[in-house]
Order: sequence, then structure tokens, then C-alpha cells
Amino acid sequence: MQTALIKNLARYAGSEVTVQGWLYNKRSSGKIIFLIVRDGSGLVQCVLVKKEVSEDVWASASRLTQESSLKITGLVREEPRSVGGYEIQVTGLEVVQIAEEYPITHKEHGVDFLAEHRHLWIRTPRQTAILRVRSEIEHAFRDFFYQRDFVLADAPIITPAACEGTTTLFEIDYHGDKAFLSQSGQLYNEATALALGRIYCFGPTFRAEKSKTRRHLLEFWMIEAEMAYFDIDDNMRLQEEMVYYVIQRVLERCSAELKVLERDVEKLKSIQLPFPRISYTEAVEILRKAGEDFTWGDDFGAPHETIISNHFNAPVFVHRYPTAIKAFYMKPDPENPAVVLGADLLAPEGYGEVIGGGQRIDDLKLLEQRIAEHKLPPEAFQWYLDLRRYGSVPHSGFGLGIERTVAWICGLEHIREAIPFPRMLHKMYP
RNA sequence: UCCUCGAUAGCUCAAUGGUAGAGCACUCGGCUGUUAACCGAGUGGUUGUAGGUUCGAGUCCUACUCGAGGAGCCA
Repeated sequence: MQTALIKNLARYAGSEVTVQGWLYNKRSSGKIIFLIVRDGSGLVQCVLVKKEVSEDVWASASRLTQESSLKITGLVREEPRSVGGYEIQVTGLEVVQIAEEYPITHKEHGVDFLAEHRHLWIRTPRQTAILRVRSEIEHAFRDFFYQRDFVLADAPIITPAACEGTTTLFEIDYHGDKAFLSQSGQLYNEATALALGRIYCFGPTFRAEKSKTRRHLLEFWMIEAEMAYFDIDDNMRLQEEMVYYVIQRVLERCSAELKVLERDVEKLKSIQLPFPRISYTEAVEILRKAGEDFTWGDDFGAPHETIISNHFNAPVFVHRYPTAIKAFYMKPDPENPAVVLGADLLAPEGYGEVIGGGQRIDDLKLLEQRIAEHKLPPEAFQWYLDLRRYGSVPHSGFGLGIERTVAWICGLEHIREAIPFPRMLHKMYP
């Protein structure tokens, strides 16, 4: 007997297979029972007709409750009346465990209840579809970098000092010393990029900000790349090719999941290279034409980003932000030192900033000056300054938030569904 | 931290200041092709907490707790 995944059942039409899974739903009518079984890869309807199965099998099927675990054996056949187009004519049924009364029903639930039961909520078709798309997205990023000779060089999670200010860091006790959970691997990436050329890291990052919106998590996963000898234009070109590659991969391999999510895939299919590029100053013009009272030099809020991105049906780069609102390591534009060679990528459909990146300062004196201006402790940055003392080169990098990317590609209302166990303000159970 | 809204059965929600109810889930019964199956019956309540007004409070008032949406910050 062969064991099969539900998503591959079409390959087994006409033969007998065993599916190992859980009972998603049951419908019965006296002489016939329909079991809807899930195995993580999909749903399949299994049919038992009373006079065609043994009494044991019939009795076992009758006592199954929602989410009971089971191994079910039968003949796979094409059946247009069944979801997925195939169903299993049951010949054998092994009950692994009869589940207790299951809290999540097939009716509607509120978000608070679902969040409290996240460990069970992730069993539902919609959530499994999202998590499979997330997995595909993560694989696609890794494949993209691998194909381009990037080295995966993961950054530390426990760090001795803030890289961009201390108010947003989670503090931990490091055997008597103060330490912090990383909010970015970037500074370490600059070191590994000067060692290996082109590198990326992929791991969790932590922000202690009291953000409470549909776009924020306290713990989120970030792909961060850093490239020696890349300028701002090389940087944007790499980013758009990467995002385009990931979208194509999801369209190619996750069409079933996107259908479950009712994602309008035309909006993803219409995205072409290259992505539009506008300067911060041009973005301010768009805001003013839209009737916003916006002062040059201020940072964009979420509503501003939406106005800007709605002008395009592809992700849009906004580059050359005012120096004053960006991080200390951003390289000033030689043609206009009031702005920096940084660029953010705004996703379409109001999903906001998914990438922040830019060219870094490669001059020792200027970097020392910036560290002083931002009132950062110079002793903590000596190793970082070493990178400008020993073989400094122009270099650039970026960070992409995985959950925002998943939310955008899946068309989610809220980022909390884009990660198995979201960490939100005052909320870390389960 | 600020603004807005909310909390009633396991879940989703009703209930002019006057006897707390429905659907789902669960239990029992019925039904040979169901698609969140359907039909009949049953089980299920300290109305978030603490005070107050009133003959009488789920409903009105005050405080608190918890949650949701948004803002700021960011990916």
C-alpha cells in the first residue's frame, strides 16, 4: 500500500492509497458518510457507503469527531462533485486518536478567539495556504541569492549595542552584561560583505516599539543583503530582480494556495521590470497634487505611502530621502548632500514599505562625524569603523520584511496571518 | 503613549429600564451523493471586574481590566 499526499492524488487515480491526516469535516445521511480529510497538503473527500464497507470501518467512521487523527485507505477516482476533483472510495480506516470537542468550528470566529487558538487556527485551509506561500517565498529568496553567487552569512541575534538608537530594543541579561536582541543585521553584514563580496542573512529581528497596526510585529523575519562595490543603482536593480523573481515563483508554484486566498493574481501578473523609480522630492510633489499639506523634509506616514504607491501598479522605489530623517550610515548624494543615496521599495495596493536600503558611507572621517552627530557611543563602533580603515569600498545593501512581503503577495488584511506565531504588542500566547 | 469602538452560552450574535434568546458546536433520533448538508429533540448563563442610580439594570452613570481598528515609529 502506498502512502500519498492529498495534493498529489491525481497521480494515483485508479489505484489504492493511504492518506494520513485529520478529519476536517463529516457529513452523513444514514447509509452514506462523507469524510473530509486534511493532511496539510490539501483536502480530500472520502466516501463510505454502508453496504460496501465492513461493519468495523463503518463504526469507526461514525464515531470520528472533528480533528480526529486517522489513516484512511481506499481507491482514488476522479469525481467532479468532490472538491479538488478527486475522492477516495474508502476500504480501510485506522483511527489514531478520537479528538476532544474541537474549539474552532466551521462557522465564523472573532480575531481574539482565533489568536488565542493560533496553534489550532493554523490548521484551517486559509492559514495553511498562507504558510505554504510563505515557505515558497523564503525558498525563492534563497534560490535567487544562491544563483547569483551570494554567500549566506547569518548575523548575530544577541548584540552588545544599539545600531540605530536604544528605545526600540529588547534588553536581555548577558551574564551580568546588558545585551540586546538584534533589530537589524546590517552592520555585521557590512563586515561579511567586505570578507565575502556579496552576502545575505535571513533571520528574526526584534523591535520593542509599541506599534499596534496591521503592518507591525515585535518579532519579524528579515532578508538583508549587502554587496561590496554596489552603488545605489546596482542596489535597486538587484532588489527589483529579486522581488520579480519571487513573485514569478509564487505565481508558478502556488496557484492553488492563491485561489484559496481569493487573491486577485492579475495584479501580481501585471508587474513588469523595471519598477518605477521616483525621488523623495518627486514623491512630495505627488502628495501635494493629491491635496496633502506636506513639508519637504518630513518623513512619510502610512497614508502618504499609500497615496504614492497608488500612482503605480507595480512596486515603486522612492530614493534620495532627506539626510536628517535617515540612519547615520547613509551615504550623502555627492550632487546634493541634503539627501542620501537610500531607497525604499513601496509595495502596491497600500501594503507600504517592504524594503529599506541604500548605499553606505565608505569614508572614515564622515562616518566618525555622523556617529558623533547622532550621539552614539564611539567605542561601540570601533570595529565598524575598522571597515573604513582597511580596504573601504563603495557598498550598498537592503533589508526586506518577510511578513509584509507575504501579506502583500497573499493579499492579507493583517500581517499577523503571515507568520505561524505572531508576536504583537502585549500578545505572545501561544 | 494618544484617538475611536467593543466585552451577553464553548463560538458568532440578539434582547424599549420589566420572565436572558437564536444559529453553530456537542448529545440523541431520522435521512443513499452530501458540499459551512439538512430535519426533529435535548444539554448549555454569576451578561468582563468593582461600585453607584432605580421598586427593578445585560441595558443608565463612574472607575478599572482585557480586546479590536487607527496614529506615531518602522520592514
